[in-house]
Amino acid sequence: VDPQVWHACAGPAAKLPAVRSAVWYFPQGHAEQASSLPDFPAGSGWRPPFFLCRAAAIGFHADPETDEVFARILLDPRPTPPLSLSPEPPLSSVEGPDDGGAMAFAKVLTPSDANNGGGFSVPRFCADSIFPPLDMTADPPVQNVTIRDVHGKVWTFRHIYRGTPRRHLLTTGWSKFVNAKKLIAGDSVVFIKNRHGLLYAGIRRASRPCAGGPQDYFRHAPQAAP
Amino acid sequence: VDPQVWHACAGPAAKLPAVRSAVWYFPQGHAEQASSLPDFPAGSGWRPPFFLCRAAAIGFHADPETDEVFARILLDPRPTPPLSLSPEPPLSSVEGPDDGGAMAFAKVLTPSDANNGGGFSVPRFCADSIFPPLDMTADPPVQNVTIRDVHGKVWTFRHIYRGTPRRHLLTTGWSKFVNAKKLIAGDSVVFIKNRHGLLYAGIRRASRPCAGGPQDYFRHAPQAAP
DNA sequence: TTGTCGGCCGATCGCCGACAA
DNA sequence: TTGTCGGCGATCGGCCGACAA
Repeated sequence: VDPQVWHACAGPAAKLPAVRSAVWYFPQGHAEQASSLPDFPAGSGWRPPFFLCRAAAIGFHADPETDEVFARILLDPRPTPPLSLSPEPPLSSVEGPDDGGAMAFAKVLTPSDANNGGGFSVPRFCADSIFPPLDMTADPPVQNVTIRDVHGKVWTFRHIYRGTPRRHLLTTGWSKFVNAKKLIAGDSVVFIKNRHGLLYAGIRRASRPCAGGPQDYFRHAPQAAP
Repeated sequence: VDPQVWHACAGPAAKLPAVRSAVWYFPQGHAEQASSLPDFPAGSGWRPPFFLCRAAAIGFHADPETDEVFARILLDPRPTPPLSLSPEPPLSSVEGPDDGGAMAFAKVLTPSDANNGGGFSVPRFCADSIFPPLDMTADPPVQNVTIRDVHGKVWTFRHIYRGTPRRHLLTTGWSKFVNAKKLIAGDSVVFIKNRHGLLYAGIRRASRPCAGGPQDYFRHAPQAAP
């Protein structure tokens, strides 16, 4: 997956270590989230709860089923220095030095976007800054836009500017996309225009509450009045 | 899976050894068809190309995805006797000693059964000998029949006797069954009434030609004139 | 007896402007 | 600016008898 598209899908909260930077690896934390763990050489009984490593390489991937993006970080163990309490150097996040006119826009799907009538309300800023411009002399202004998902699969949508008052909509093609990606209200769609003007669409699933997770403790707690 | 239902689905060509009978096991033949092989104890280099075994137990199964039936035979190795050229004793096939009024009927799906309008033409013999009798005084005679698949899941079909000339049809419920089982023209459906009068439906997939299989050698061979 | 066809009716899909937040 | 609603036209699924193999 193209790193620029990957970052747009993952969102601004997802920070990755720079390649060749130093990171701490906590096997316990890894085990709590992952289903598989690397093989540790057997033998010595006690192992320290964390290792100093170097991020040797980062791979950008997307689940072929759900389109969810994830990164695979190859770790290179380093000798652990004597422990000091000095603060860790901050991890610099990877940012492309030059966007070259690339743009991304994310929208949380409303019930109308996800369920009803098969249409998608395009926020004006998204239509203006990402989609190709419409011929506003036509009535109504309409075009087909060609968008790739993270796997490179091409989807085409009918983009129309209509209604009173006027608004941008995606109509034909949208419901097929929603069904294929199993999107529901609350999920997000990310539209990306890369530096060559190519359009991409990524998705960001709403965090489905997970039974037993910490949020369960607060589900029934009183809320502050608005 | 009930052995009687299993045999009706597998068809008369599928013969199984009787439990506790002697069988020859050919690992090479097994390897050519199966993706996994039993673990042989490592060590000795040469092994004979076949073993004498005893069929210790037979399990009747059905693929939860495709409904295709298969048998799992537990083999018990026996000491191989000195090879003689006397013919093997014929393997007796397992047949229930008493059908107790059980019946089975298989039909190859026509294009109309599989594709069009969601209906299934029930051959008269099948309707007469397997389905519950219709009230022929009604106009048209109609009933709902309740049928289980090999996993025990219940399906209901509308069974009607109508048209000119009159014929038996399954209408409502049939297309859902076709879609769920991914049936296409050429596949077979087996209707089974067991000794208690319960109805079952099994499926037998048409043999899809398999690339590289022996039939490829004959695909383009000249055919005899009819 | 039963496979296929065209007709037809009802359900659903999906595009639309109206309207209000 | 944009979320939701009801209307409505097109499409599709599916039940039907006619007819022929």
